[in-house]
Amino acid sequence: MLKGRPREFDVDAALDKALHVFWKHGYEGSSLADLTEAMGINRPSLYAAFGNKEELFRRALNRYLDKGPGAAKREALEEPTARAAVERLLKCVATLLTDPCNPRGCLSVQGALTCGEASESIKQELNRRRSEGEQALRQRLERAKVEGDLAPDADPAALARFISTITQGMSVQAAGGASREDLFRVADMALRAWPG
Amino acid sequence: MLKGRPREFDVDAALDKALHVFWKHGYEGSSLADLTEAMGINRPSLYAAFGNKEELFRRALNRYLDKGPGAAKREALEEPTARAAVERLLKCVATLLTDPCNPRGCLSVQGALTCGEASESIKQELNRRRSEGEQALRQRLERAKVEGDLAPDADPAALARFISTITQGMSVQAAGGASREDLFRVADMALRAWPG
DNA sequence: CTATATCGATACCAATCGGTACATATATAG
DNA sequence: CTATATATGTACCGATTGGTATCGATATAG
Repeated sequence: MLKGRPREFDVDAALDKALHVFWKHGYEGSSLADLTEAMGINRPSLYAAFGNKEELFRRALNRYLDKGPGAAKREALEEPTARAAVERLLKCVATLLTDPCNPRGCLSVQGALTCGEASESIKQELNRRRSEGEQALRQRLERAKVEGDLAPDADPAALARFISTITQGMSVQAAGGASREDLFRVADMALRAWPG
Repeated sequence: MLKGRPREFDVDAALDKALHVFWKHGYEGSSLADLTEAMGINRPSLYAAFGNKEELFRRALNRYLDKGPGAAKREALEEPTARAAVERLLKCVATLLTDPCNPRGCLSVQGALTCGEASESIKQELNRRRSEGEQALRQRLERAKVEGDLAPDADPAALARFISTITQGMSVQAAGGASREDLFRVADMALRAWPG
């Protein structure tokens, strides 16, 4: 057993609360006052448990990617064919982006698309994470090419970039108020561009 | 002639400087210190000429939409056919988003996708402006349907939303470092979804 | 000339920003 | 019990935020 006074709040629950704040208002748009209020803890507890605002954001982002929308997107890629994987990915993203339980849009897109100089490293981390998602999709498409369920003349990198562009655009659309049905139609139109 | 001491700076030139700052760092990410330094004027002059930060942003946004990228996008829609208009629009956007003279990305997408409560009205204004752009495209497609150069079973609203989603996704891609050629390939793939 | 009106520079405002010092409370280890 | 270690709450820090009061300088109107 650990020594000292035990903390009185649940770290993961508090992290989920922080995630929702960052998700809705972005990194710079979320103040320490907003965060501590939503998390139900006071400032020194936050700093003791999470280090600082930047580390808190990174931990919230990891949670978002590991157990939240990120996990659902990875699962989509496990469909047996590339076409099915992409279709499920697009439908999945459309659904997640318009989940009434969550803020509209995607944290890794809206978290810090622009920011002041002080938050540049957060912006770059989000760029990196989005790029990683795109590369995972590219690899799935390359595998599909080897397995023969993607046309031999298809360009996995270009296709992955195209699909990523769609999902990122959907995030902007969702933030602007687009409905789930709107985004489903966008997904359908995107699939018409499928090679072969 | 006007009474009083004449101002020593050019309003439009200062507005362009402010536009670049907002374009690069977004509304909240741009501080008054950043703005006055870039504009080469001091704070009271800025307030005398533009009112406050919010009005300055709106004027910069108007300039962006009237005489900057917004104008180029409107021109694209004047092509004789819907297909040509959309093709030119996508190429135009890809070019604008990666113009080495300008910040990467689109002001109306990146200006305030997320923000604190204080900037909510700016966020809503940007949502409205993006929606206006989408409606202009929809109307162009409806006209095309009447003129017979768009398939009768095509859905102008859905198509306009799809194209807007692409251009907004491109903005995110550009902010993440995508090259002009990358975005051209995205435009090409999007056009494969063209109806008919 | 004087009167008026606006500009620009300094210096300042209250509020908020992210982050902490410190004292107190509460647990375990011995 | 005492000693130790950690958590919590208050109250605070310097820096920065958007926004102004004030004053001297510079123009036109008469």
